[in-house]
Amino acid sequence: MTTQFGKSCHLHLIDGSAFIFRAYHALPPLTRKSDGLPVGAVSGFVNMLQRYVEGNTGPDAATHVAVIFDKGSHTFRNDLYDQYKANREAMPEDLRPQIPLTRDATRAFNIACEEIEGFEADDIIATLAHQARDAGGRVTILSSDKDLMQLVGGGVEMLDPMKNKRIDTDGVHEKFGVGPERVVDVQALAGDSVDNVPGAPGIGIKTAALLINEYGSLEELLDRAEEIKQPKRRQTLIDNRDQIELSKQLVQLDCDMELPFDLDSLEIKDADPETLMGFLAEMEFRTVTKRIADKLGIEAPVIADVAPTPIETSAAEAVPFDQATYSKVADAATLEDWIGRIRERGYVAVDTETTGLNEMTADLVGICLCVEAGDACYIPLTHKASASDDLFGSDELAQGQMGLDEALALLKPVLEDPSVLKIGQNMKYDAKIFARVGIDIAAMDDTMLMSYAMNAGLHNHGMDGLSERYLNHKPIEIKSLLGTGKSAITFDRVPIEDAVKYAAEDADITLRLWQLFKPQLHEKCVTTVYETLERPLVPVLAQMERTGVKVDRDTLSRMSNAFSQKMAGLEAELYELAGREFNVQSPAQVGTILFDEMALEGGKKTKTGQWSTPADVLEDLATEHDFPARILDYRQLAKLKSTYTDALQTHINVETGRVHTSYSIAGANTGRLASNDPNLQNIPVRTEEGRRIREAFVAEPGKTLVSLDYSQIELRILAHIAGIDTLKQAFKDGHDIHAMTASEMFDVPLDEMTPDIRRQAKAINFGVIYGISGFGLARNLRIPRAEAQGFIDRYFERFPGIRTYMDDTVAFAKEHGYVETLFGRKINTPEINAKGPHAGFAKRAAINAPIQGTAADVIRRAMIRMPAAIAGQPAKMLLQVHDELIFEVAEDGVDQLIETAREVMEGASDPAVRLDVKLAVDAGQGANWAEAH
DNA sequence: ACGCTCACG
DNA sequence: GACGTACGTGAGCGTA
Repeated sequence: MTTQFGKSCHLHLIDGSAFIFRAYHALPPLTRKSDGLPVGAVSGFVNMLQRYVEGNTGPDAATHVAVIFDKGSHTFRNDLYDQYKANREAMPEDLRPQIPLTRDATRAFNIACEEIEGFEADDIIATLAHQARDAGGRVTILSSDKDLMQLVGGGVEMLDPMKNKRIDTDGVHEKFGVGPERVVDVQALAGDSVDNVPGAPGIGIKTAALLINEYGSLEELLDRAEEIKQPKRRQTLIDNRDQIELSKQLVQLDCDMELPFDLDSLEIKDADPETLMGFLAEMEFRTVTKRIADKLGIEAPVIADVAPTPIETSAAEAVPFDQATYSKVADAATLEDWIGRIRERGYVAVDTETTGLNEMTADLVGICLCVEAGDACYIPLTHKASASDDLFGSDELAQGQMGLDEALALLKPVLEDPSVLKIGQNMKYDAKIFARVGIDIAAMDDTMLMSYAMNAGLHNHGMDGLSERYLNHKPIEIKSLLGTGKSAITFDRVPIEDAVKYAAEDADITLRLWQLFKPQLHEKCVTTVYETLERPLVPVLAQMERTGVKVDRDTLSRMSNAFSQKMAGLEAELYELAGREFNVQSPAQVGTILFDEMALEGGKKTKTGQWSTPADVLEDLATEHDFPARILDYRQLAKLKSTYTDALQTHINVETGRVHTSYSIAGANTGRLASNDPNLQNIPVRTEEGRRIREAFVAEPGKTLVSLDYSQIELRILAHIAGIDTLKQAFKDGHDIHAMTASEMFDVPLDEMTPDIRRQAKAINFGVIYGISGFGLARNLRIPRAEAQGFIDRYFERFPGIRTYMDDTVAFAKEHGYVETLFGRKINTPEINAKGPHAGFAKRAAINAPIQGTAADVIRRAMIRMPAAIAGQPAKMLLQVHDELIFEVAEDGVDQLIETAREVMEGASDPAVRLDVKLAVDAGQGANWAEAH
């Protein structure tokens, strides 16, 4: 039941951003006890809302209310003037994750919460104020922002909530020296250094008001500027007319927005106590929860009092490692006791022990838990009886273990409870193992990913290394339990007593690393990266990997046979050409034949003193001789057969009939994923023969493979970061970017472009991304080095922004020791100040990392959003190949999937980063990957 | 275990 | 002035 907004109604419009910043600065940096999430501003915000709700009584009480927020940083004003708000300082790192929580808080209070992409909160406020005023109602804007003063009058007032001071028409006069209707004129002249509105140089509010009052309006003033007596002031207004008019456009609020809601929907509603309490409890606000509960006359929910996360780095080291303190859990009562302690604490480090490294085939052997440094246990579950009296190993279970099902049934509720944080090292592995026994881990932190967010480029992020580096403790080596090579045993054959020490230690180390890393995330300003680009990817990848992709064994098998035959023929031919038999696959032997026996020119040796025979050298020789040409043919076939048609077959899972790769999240320093076991990111495509291997990657009957890939994403990002207008425009117009580059560089009109000139420009475009050098380009294009250098010089001349980008990036790296992506991912560059040949590598890597890394961030964001976006559609995301996502879709769902996935991918940078260049996504489909790509 | 070569973006 | 160079990966093979 809603009343029509009208005469007797009173609308309150709350400036949400102002509330947030006030709350942020007014409160100390509180963190949520259980996991260290910064919540100080949320707490202040909640208090302000509560005080507002409590105070909204009496004759001035609102009947309708909304909290209005800014959304995104790019608005129509940036399109008018790209420097608008350019001086704004970046949002503090610990405030960023709190922004969405303030929306949640508003909704929890059952107060309307509005934001619209591309507009500032002020525009929404302006539009609503006008609508309410026109409907005959009364409006109070709760804000002290002077930009909103233009709205005052005709029943619209402002209220500064801190000073509790009302601002009416007189108040505006006091501030601006003119009435509300002329405020924008004054602002247009005076400008605003905070928002970077230029205004007229040398004119402030006082002078502006004087002029406006004299001439009546800004337009009148500008038209009659010649009449101004003071010569300097006159000249300023004449010279800066455009800038002043632009300024007016910038400060003028949009009162005429199309809103997707109406005034009636803002009517005040009581909060739903359960929702509100739920939110407050989730935030772990004890005091305010109790206060509001008392007010509502209800019982306050119990908030588990978990121990605060130790902040002192010494805490992790204070307790010495002692394997004797680890205990074995072998009965339900003891396990229940542990679970009680976990619930009490609110977090637990978890590690699984299994029979292997492949999560799809390895079986769960035991689970370890740790709640406090030095306090860890191991729950053996499926250890086999001692192998010592049975040469082949017994299949009987060892004594002294509780039942697998019983243990899992007890653990499942706490592992799936989102209010209990599960801490792991490489949680994707454990999550997949648990998923296979029906447990869906909820709420987790990952020490490997924390290290990656902070230390990419400095070192690897494996547990043993992290332990030695940060805890000064060398863990028990798994080798000492399992042995190596052929005689290695699986973990289920390890005696339980030994397993307890090893396994519990892993959980202990993980917990201590977490205690150390958690507060460091904020100190190193990578909380947002960890929270938005690392952690949420874990469940997404786990699902993709478990789904796998169907690979047709017969297709591969047939190809293998065909390759074998061709190779046999080539082998005979090669023996003939060489005059003797030799190992065709040995570069050393091939080198001897080419450069010693055949005495060809151009051979180089590797650092180990062997002849070097890479493809490009052989290609040069192949123009004159058959032997190197046949070697190249042979090598291509051998590669395809051994790495692809043969090896892929061994990766087909017997249960699923599919291939399940595993993605390393923390492998590549730039933020890219890496695929392994098997690597599905390097399936051939560049040659026709290799491309056919993709025919073996198929959709299930009735389904279709769909591939969507970003078009030229790295060049688009380069154009944005380096601010290259010509490139930006070319992308906007949908031009062939390499042809355009060629045209610019070589002064060839586009309609006279030859493939060869375009090819050269393409090589230069890519070279730029890699940190171009004359040498590298010369080798790639096989042209003299001087000529290559000439191209590069020319390129920099035509696109000077790129030179600046490269120089600035290297300078930044030298100063800070890292470079950054647009999303704040930091890539450390410890070698950047090194002397000698290392320096060149480090420089080029530093130039490349922000570009490659930003592209990696973009597709990560798309992948993280994808499951929710395609929920309900008959589609599954299967693979990622750096700029490409592959889906398996029911045939009648293909069009919808493409539409949805494209939207997610093209909008992946929003709203965190507004790219000057739109992202474009190409789509393909087919029964197999060759057709879909 | 390491180097060489080559598959991908 | 010389030196050594495109960026980021993973895997299979030969050689030690």
